Amino acid sequence: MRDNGARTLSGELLDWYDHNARALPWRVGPAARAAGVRPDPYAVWLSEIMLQQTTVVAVKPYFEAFTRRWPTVADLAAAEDADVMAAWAGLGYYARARNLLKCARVVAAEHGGIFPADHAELLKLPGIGPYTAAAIASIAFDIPATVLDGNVERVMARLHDEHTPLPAAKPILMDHAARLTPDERPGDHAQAVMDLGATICTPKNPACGLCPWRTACAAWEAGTHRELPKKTPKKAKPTRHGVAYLARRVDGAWLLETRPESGLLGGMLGWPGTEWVDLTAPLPGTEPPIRAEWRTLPEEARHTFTHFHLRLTLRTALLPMDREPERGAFVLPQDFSPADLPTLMRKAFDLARPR
DNA sequence: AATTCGTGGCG
DNA sequence: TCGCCAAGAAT
Repeated sequence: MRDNGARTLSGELLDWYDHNARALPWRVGPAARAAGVRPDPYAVWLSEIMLQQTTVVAVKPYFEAFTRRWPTVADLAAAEDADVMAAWAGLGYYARARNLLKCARVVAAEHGGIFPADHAELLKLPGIGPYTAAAIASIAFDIPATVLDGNVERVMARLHDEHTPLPAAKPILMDHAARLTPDERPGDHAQAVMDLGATICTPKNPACGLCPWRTACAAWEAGTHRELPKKTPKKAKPTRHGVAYLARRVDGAWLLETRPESGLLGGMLGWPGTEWVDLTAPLPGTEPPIRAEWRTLPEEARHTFTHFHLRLTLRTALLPMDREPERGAFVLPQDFSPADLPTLMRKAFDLARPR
């Protein structure tokens, strides 16, 4: 059970949130929520998926575009796969988009288009893990559930001066966070802890002077807040290389292919090319996707993914009309927007397109 | 349990 | 230039 100290802490945080909540497009602020306005579970779900490992600034335009184009989960469930992947292009972690569509179709087909107001049921849905299930349950339905994201981990590590490095510390931090979760206003509480982490208890230069939990903060007392949370060191990123083929037909059509559903950039549009292998290995010898006079660009496309750097050699060709590709398909100019490409492929396009 | 999955901004 | 970081999930 929760003790009086915990209730006081949550109460002080909610008081702070009432005056300092960030205004976000998907959020029902504390005043409106108190007046009885309920969040749209679809908006909460969509925003939470987009916000996974992604900044608020990056998400905003995508959230606006998705909700304008697909106002309800039923609309999204009825969308074409390629349209959703293209709309997600640039946001990264493309498995989220594939699972987003799967989830929308499960909700539409098996739940009557209504998100289940149940933590365990939410957890069964594609793309919804422990954090997102708790976030939807609390924020959309005011079910007491504990969110543990990067913000909450940092806040809890400092509040309790926890020096166990992440990710090993997660169960400990979850325990601390759960003890603070109130029965009243659990949705506002969840958003309040995350706002506190995002605006006050920041990774660098935390604004402790403005923190409603300063007097309770063990790391502040110990002077260790700047070095928390501890993290286990990460591995260095290796560099890989490969070749991509950018073919333009005389009518302006580009030769593109949809990448396999699984793996890096899965389900996204891209330029045909080789595998990407470690820089210490020779360039793989994949046949070009179509017979042509290929020339190699002087500049390679460089891009960094989560766990490796990539140097992509670009080869271009101009093709006549009557030649069939062995891989991919031609996309006519009126059907092609570089904004539909993941960032690496868009970089390659920017280097290879005619000037 | 450890890896695999993007991207852009910032110091 | 480079590592860190952002409302994690799936395998």
